[in-house]
Amino acid sequence: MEEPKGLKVIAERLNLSESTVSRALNDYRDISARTKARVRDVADELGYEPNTHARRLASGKSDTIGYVMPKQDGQLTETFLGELMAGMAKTLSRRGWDLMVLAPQSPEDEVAIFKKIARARHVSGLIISRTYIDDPRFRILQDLQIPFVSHGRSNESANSAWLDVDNELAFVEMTSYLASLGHRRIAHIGGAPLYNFARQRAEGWKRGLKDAGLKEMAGYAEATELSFEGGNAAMKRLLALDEPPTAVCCVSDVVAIGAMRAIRDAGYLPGREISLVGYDGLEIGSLLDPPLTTMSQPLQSAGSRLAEMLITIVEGKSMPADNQELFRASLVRRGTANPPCEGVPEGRSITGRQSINSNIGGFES
Amino acid sequence: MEEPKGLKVIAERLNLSESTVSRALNDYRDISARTKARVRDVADELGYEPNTHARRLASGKSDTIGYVMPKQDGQLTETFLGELMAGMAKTLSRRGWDLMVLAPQSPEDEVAIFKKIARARHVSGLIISRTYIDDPRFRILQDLQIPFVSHGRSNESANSAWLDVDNELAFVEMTSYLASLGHRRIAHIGGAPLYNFARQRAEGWKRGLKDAGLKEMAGYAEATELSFEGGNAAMKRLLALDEPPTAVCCVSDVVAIGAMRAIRDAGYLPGREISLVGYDGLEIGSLLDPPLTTMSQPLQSAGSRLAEMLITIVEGKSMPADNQELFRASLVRRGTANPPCEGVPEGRSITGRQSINSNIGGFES
DNA sequence: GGCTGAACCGAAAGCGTTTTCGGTTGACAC
DNA sequence: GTGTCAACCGAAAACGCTTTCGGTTCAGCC
Repeated sequence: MEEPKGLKVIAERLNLSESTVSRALNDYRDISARTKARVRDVADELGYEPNTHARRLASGKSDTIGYVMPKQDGQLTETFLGELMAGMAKTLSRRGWDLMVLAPQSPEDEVAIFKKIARARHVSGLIISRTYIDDPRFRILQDLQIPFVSHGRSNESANSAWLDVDNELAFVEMTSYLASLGHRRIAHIGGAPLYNFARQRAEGWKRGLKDAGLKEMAGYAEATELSFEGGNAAMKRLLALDEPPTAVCCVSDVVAIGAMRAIRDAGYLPGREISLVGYDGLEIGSLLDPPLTTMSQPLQSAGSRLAEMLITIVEGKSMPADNQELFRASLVRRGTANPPCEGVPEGRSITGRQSINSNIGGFES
Repeated sequence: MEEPKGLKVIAERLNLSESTVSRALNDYRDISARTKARVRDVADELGYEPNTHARRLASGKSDTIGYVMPKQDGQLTETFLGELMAGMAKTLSRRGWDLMVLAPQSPEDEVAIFKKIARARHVSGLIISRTYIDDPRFRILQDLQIPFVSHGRSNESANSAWLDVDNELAFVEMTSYLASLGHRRIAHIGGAPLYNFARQRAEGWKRGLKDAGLKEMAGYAEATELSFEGGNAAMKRLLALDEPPTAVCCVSDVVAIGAMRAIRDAGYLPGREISLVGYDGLEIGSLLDPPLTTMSQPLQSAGSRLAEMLITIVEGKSMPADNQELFRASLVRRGTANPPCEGVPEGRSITGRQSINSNIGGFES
């Protein structure tokens, strides 16, 4: 069954030249409609599929874009990846493009990969994520002339293409929402200011306070690492203040979950004595007790849009700077944000009370 | 700066032929060591990188494998993907191979993708996951002569390559562990028997019971969908039995978390009146209260190994049937599995008692 | 001095497309 | 009848590499 494939067979079958067949299949307009139809029929019948490599070599296009995976921080942010990549892959394949995954081991490795791509050109564009405030990758990619879109902005992204969530707005809304519930002492547990999104979210919180006519109280701006322990520790510090907050805006769901624990351990109930709101919209948040109120961002559509933007740029149909889009996060009301209750804690009087819910733990924490 | 790249320049520079340069770079043995060194020097100096498409066209190899994403069930099982794919991408790139992501929209779409690959051959092997007990993809891929490795076994996988976790053993261990803690009434919340892993886990549980000299009590074998609600509902049914279990083996962490909720809602504390163990080793489980005891499986190394297996198969260095590996899951002791307490619930007498921890919920559940 | 065989290297034929550049028709107008 | 212009299609040159097949050289040997 070694059936020779290729344009040749179908050309011979129709007494046409290979070039005509090729142009017919690619819908050139100097081929008559009748010929096109005949060609297509035979092609279908034979189950013809063009050789990708030959096509790409001849055309000089690769029809492939790469997604640079964020360095594994050992976080569970990977929830992210599945949806995002599915979004990309779907819209890409709809246009006959391929998605390639790049998993650099280190920043140096990442640059090496970029350089290789710049020369081999087997990938015609990149999508990067997890952007820093000062992110060297932007300049590197521009210097190497590799088309790219970033998922997230940066100080360096003024002239490049990006898609981001309006982090600041999200946190303005989050803060306003808490204020509208009656909270007046609203704190923030943020992330390392290295990340651009962390800065944006912190600024959103500040603006939200201002909009609500509230002032930022001393010690209310926490910054911590994006982990359960980080949120836990930060919340402990907040609880130890003379005037602890009655509501907290958390930079991520994971941090919020850590904070919930600290609240519990201090003898309060999240959403009762102290409200809090997370960010990310993780499914898991809804399984908590009480379920975590959060802001969720669209991921599938973001992936899809990122892919679309990159394609138009690669094809030269638009300039990078014309592809800058801000998505909007939306509030998911669940159980941890409520009006402040009467017995608002004042100072540290109650701290340390034993929580009924604490881990009865047999083995480890 | 339109520097013409390619073998040609470096050949001219050395007064060699292109073919010699090519063979030198590819380490053919009919090229003298001295020539090879000279060629490599110039190549480095020029920053030469071979054109991927030309190479692949000429050699007939694609050096690319595809990972077929599981259909999005809207679950948070995506935690999976990030690590698994990172593992694959890393070992692949170490060998100069590429990883392509395929995201079929439907089973039909999946088959269409397979067929296209079979003809275009731009992907020389596939990794599939989420295998069913009777999974048609095995036969289809074999018929199409596409090399592949499955992450998970199936009834059809006897002659194909796979890598799986020993689900049965994991559940034997899980059950034995609970028995060793003193539990005698151990139930199982399983998944739809459509999935191969669900069946294996259920059988592991049964074998574990037998090993411990325990019998399977009526109504103790629950099957449900792999979701929070599924686990919740199943646990409710178990609690409504005349003799509810004192311990439960759950098919997944998500299901276990749902079950925890049901336990709480019934007025008990997970890990006290009723122990339970999940499966997957999700990070998030450690953030719960109490933290979820679970079985975790290695993912990065699985991805890496899957890639290695597929490469040897594609290169014809080994037969599919010789590539079958069983990984082992390991118990992660956290807080939800403890010896049965004295006040073991008997019957439904206490059901419905209001939990102190229940959602104080303002808005939605 | 001729023969043998390594050891090296070059010429050239692909690999399966795309794409440019002409060339051949036939219709239509002048 | 000549010229013009579309409308179609074929020839052939890329694209940049791999790989087969010889061909040359030179040491070593009889």
